[in-house]
Amino acid sequence: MLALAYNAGVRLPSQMIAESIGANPVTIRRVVADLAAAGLVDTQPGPGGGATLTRPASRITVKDVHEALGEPPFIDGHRKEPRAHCDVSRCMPQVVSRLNDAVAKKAGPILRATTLQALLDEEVEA
Amino acid sequence: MLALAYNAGVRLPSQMIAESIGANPVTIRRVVADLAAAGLVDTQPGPGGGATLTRPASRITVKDVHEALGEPPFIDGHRKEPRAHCDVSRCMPQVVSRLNDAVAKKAGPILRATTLQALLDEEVEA
DNA sequence: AAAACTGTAATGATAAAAGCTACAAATAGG
DNA sequence: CCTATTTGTAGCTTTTATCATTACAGTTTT
Repeated sequence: MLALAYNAGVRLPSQMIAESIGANPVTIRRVVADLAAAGLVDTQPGPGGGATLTRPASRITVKDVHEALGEPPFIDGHRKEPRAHCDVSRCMPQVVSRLNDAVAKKAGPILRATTLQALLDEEVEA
Repeated sequence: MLALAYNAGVRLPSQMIAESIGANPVTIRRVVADLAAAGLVDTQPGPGGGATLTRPASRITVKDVHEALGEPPFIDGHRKEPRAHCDVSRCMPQVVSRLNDAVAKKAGPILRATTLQALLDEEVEA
């Protein structure tokens, strides 16, 4: 997203993004597809095609991106199934979930207040 | 830690913790060793040995545990080395680090206000 | 002295993430 | 209309991180 913000107005093909960040074009397309489904980017096939932001970087927040990617947790436990016979183990998913919700609630305003443009201005080129 | 809090006053061997949560005793010992190094638990070898909290669960916070485990990040980027020739890619570690710091700053008070005892009371047995 | 622990190292297994190959569908431009 | 470019997606392989396993020296209790 910062790459797209940096190159506002230009359609970037997955190939170009992939090269500049050292990833695979398919991986890029997979992520971009999620972002497009959330309405943050617009993609177009064919020559001169690629991805571009649907609105200015000053009106896209990190929260928008976080949501578009399915809100991955800030805190997570181990993946194993809890053991039903253990009172503590059995409740761990709820404990972790509650903690994550609490953190997410506090993090939300920060992520919502941070725009891609702000990140570009503060961190890139500076 | 919740298992130890639940069994306050009793020394739990790694074998017992491992069985009840479906993990390996060695994995438990590794984590417990970190917690012991941070002064949160006390371990003892030999028969009747094991781990126990060094102070009441009401005076151990989730923040204590988070710190003991090396403050794993709330937000992290991909592991690849940034590409030096790309302005955006090059700055990604800083961008991610800043975001994480901001979230950590807001999450800190919550984690500090949440004691193991509170988690036991609210989530376990309820 | 024997048994029950911890701590830690070395190695093996497993699962999640990312990469790779391939191809149908869309689009632009000659 | 034909070719080249690009997305979207499926299927498979490779890589990487995590956890499990085995092994053993050191400590403590009985």
